[in-house]
Amino acid sequence: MSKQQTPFILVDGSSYLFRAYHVPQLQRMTNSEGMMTGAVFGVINMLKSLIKEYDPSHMAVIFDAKGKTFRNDLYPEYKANRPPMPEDLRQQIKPIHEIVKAMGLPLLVIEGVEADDVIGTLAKQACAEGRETLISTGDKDMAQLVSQHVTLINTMDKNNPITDYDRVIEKFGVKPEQIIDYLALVGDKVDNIPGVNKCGPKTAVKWLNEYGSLEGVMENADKVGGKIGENLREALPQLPLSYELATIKLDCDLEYKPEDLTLNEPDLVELKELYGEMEFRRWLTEVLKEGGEEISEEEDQESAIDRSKYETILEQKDFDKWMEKLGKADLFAFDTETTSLNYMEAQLVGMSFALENGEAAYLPLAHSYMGAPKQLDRDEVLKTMKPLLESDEVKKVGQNLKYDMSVLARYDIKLGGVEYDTMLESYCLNSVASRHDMDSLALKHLNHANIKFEEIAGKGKNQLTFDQIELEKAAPYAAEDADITMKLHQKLWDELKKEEGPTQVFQHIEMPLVPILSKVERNGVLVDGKLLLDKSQQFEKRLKEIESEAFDLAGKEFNLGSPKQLQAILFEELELPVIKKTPKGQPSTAEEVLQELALDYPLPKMILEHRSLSKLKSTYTDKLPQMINPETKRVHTSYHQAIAATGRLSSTEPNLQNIPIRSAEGRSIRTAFIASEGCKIMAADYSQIELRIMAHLSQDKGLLKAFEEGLDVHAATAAEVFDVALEEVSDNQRRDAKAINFGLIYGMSAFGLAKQIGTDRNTAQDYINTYFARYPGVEAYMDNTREKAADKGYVETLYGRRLYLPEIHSKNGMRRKAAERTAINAPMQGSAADIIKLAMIEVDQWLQDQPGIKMIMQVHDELVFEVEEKYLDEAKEKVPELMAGVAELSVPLIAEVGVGDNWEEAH
DNA sequence: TATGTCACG
DNA sequence: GACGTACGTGACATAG
Repeated sequence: MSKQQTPFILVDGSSYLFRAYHVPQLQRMTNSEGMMTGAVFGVINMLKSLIKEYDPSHMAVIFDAKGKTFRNDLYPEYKANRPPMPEDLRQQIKPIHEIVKAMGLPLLVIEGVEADDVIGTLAKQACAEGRETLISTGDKDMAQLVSQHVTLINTMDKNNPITDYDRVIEKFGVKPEQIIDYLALVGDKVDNIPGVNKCGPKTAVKWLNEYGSLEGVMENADKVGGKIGENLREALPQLPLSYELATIKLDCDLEYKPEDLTLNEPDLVELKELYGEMEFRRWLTEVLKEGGEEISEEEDQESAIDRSKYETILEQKDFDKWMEKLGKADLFAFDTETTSLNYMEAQLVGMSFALENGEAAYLPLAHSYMGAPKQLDRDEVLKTMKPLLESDEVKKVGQNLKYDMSVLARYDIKLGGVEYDTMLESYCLNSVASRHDMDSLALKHLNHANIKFEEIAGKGKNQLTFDQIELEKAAPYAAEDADITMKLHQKLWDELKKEEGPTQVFQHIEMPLVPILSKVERNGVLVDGKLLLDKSQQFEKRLKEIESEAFDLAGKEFNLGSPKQLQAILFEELELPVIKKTPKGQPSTAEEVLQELALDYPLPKMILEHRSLSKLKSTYTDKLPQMINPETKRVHTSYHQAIAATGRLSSTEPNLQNIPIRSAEGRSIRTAFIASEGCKIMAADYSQIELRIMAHLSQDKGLLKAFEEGLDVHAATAAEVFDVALEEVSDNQRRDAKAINFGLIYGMSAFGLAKQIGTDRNTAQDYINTYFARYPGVEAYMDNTREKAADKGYVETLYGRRLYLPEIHSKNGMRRKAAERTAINAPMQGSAADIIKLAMIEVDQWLQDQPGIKMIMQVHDELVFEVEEKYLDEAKEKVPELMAGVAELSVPLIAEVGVGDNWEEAH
């Protein structure tokens, strides 16, 4: 007997297919082969949530079949206006069907009728058996099926998902029994069902309420006056056809009865395959977890991760054996386990190794939970391993080896032979793929869900540190990490070495940079915490003053830091004009808006000052002092090498790449970045590096000449665009020309330029036109770049770093335009990133013999050093020389250097 | 966790 | 004709 408490669910798959296809967020979903997967995701996601909510015993998922239906025989024009199904939607149908089947759900695709008819028939049968039926659909025509026992649910309608009998009346104004009459009168443009001309929902409801049914309306047609009455009378002959077309068939000849439509056990192996193809990572993980054993039996033996082979090294003889193996290996995978993700605090707990033949082992050194087995002595082990770990001959591969290098450095081991890093292999292959962490890579490339740290350590504030984790759990986790790293490397390197440019970038830029970044991070920056905290107090005082003034103006107290409350005050209470809206449609309170309002009203100006001060306080003067390492008294950032799509570094905890400089108040924060006793801060930055790269890439004669002659390039641009002599360029003209130059680097639009320089877009367009007329080489270069991007699907930097542009062929004009701007920007921003990375490598080489000079920061086009005073002269000469010498461009590459007691002075 | 805002190159 | 638009990041506060 069937369970009566759960409803019989009929899912209108075709309706969801189209709706999911048109959801903007799903439209950007593709797998790495470029196949669109958004509709698959949308439909399956809907099914999953439906099952989760109702836990049905009986259910079916129904799709339209290909080909004509009986309605086409009734009326050849039926659905004749429908454009053919887009190819990228058609492709997604088969995977959906397969996933539905693999999920164990009955799938019905019946030829000659539509999905609606199958649903109607099954609903009627179920009804007759007294079953509660739930039809999941986004199609309003289904309202005709609603009764006391049949309800509609539209999971994509967040506000009103359920349509029951009363809701039909509320929504349509007529009863479910009248829906067909209603549809016949209104007609349907999309399905090409004729109705009464000019009769919309309002009129149809009015007539049906007056005359009860279509029949009633037709009988009383001559009573309806006006043009609409004429239309009705004109439509009379065809209304019965419309009625028939709009009627969902309730007597299809089906093989199945409702009670046959039971759910089967999901086929996890099949689901794994399908989710893998679609690259639905979360669901793939779920499936792998659910069916671990079942699936691993099916796994291809070669690529399978076999945890049973892992060894745990507790005895000296095992250690000796592994030392021999590692010493003989050309390459081994290596990973450290520690007590913290923070490289300055981490204590070494163990190490794991893996060989190319698949052998892997965990060497625990400092597990200290109750009952932990005796482990080899950490110091002894490190002493023995030091030559091996430092050897350049024995190559290592790791995942984010910078971290392991930093940890080992604190045990006086300088990891050598750092040859491959899987994170960077993945990044060089495709920097656009959002994540390069091991979990994602293992899933993507090995189809393997590795043991997650949270699974063995727990999460939240009770999370264990690695030394507290039992060896039984820690060893497979750790050994697996090394094993996976090796297998990932084998796969990724195989792919990477096929591509010359990315391989060059990997070998000559990214890998050599790893030890340097580790060193720069560990060097750290000396920060005067007291100076910052004093500033915090000054800021606090001023903030209080501003607040009380603002409360007076607003007439009440409110939180100046809350955009939402501010919105209410400005645009509701004070009724200031709304200038711009946020993406969600709220009136924006962004800086540019307040700037404009500040011209006419006092409050916005105060808000602006408040915002900028509280930003400075919370982000910099309050937080930076807390980031000072108590041991070194310095701030140690983390540079991330595999985040920015263009090849730049990024910096976190704290971000040292966005320390204020543009405003005087903000800039003063840099005075807290100081040098230790007897040292100075030296900052060296590339002058106009991106514009110089543009000159080089475009080979534009005018631009090359301007740089060749050492002109002020913004002034030179102004002279050309505004047609004045170089000496006559005004400050304003130079400022606008500078905006134009930046705009070029960003893939400028007239709109963007106009906004930037505060003019209208026609004027901005004139400037752009003039610029391109004066610098035709630049325009040609921009066009070429766009073309090349469209042709190859990627753009590249001077050194062969690639940036893929999956949206360059997007049918959505805005996305495509955005991809084109990225295409313009990426070669310049990315080449500049390559150049400064090369410079770091050169400078570091020189610094090997210069213990008095330390590299302490990188800020995209600037390198910062802490230099003992006696080496200052040497550093001032050599560093800019090395920086300028890394690239041979068609224009001079220039690095400028400044020195001071703090970072502010050094500029 | 998402959103809005703002700090930098 | 309307739409919505400069490129790349990270951190913070607020609010759900």
